[in-house]
Amino acid sequence: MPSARPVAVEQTIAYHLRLAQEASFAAIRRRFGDPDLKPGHYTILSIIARNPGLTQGELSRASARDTSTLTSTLSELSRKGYVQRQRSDVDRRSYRIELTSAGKTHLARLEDLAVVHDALLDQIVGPENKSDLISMLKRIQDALSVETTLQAAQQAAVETA
Amino acid sequence: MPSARPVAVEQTIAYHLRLAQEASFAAIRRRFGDPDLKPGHYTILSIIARNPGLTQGELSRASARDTSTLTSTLSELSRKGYVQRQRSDVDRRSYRIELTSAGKTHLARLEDLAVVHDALLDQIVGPENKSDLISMLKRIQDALSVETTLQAAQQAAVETA
DNA sequence: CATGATTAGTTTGATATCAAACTATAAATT
DNA sequence: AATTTATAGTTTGATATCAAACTAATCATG
Repeated sequence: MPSARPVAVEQTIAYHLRLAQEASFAAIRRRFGDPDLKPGHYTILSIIARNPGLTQGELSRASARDTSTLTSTLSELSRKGYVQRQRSDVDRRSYRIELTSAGKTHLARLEDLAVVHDALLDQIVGPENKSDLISMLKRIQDALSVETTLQAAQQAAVETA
Repeated sequence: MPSARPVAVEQTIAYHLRLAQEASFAAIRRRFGDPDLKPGHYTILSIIARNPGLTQGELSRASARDTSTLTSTLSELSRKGYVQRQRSDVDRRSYRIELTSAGKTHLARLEDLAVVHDALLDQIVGPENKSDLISMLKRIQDALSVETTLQAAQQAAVETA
């Protein structure tokens, strides 16, 4: 099998992806400062704002966060009065999630900070490179998620053999 | 202050950076499979292999992992016989860390798997794009770490005022 | 040399995350 | 209609990580 000589980790995409992401995340955490202003909440609140009434499963897929993570996060946001969850009439296992007006105000605060961070990243990378970068990052996501699907199918085939 | 209208999260570098990194990490975890084969150990063991006798502080900086994280990780690796730590003669607060021969064997197993993952990422991104991508990721790291340094300096200035 | 400041690594506590197992509900099958 | 299978969200437990506080050792200063 692969006896190719590994390149130094510093020459791999995986390593730099990790470091860049951690740097970005650390920077946004610093910028958000206040413990009530959580970066993780920004993505979630912003997705809810643009898709009022979505279910937790839909939110899970859109935010790439597991439903088990969202349970506690949404409980917290609900407790703080930023979101409300109502059982769906169509499917009594589901919630329909909406932002409250306090939630909209809170999101606006997060947005003010996120905009600065996003603009900084855009500037660092250069406007002429941004869409190339995003396109490569998307390719990584898409290809690795296809890989997941193929592996699951192979696993299922093995288990029925 | 910034009242610019925020773009959707799906159009930001930060979001895609997170998703791509999480996809890469999930893929490598799946590929490593065995609980003894931890992706995090690969980076650490590989840095030690190439820098025998380095200190934990040097390892912390090279791997971008906090020393508090390394304490438990190195204890585990030491318990398994993969590394050994010896107090430095030069500075009795420091360890000099080396791979054992069992550690080298273990690293070789990790390398076999990492090589496949790295090759897959290279292929997904395309050989013609790899160095551009790494260069952009490095730019993000460097710029955000300068930002940290500047913020710390400003904070120190504020505190002495 | 004594004292205060800094540093290497450790301990402790908090946080966010996911997988597995679970309960209630819905869909598919018999 | 009854039974089996699948699914939405929840609970539980494990994991990796960092920041703050800490101890012992080292460095800088007077």
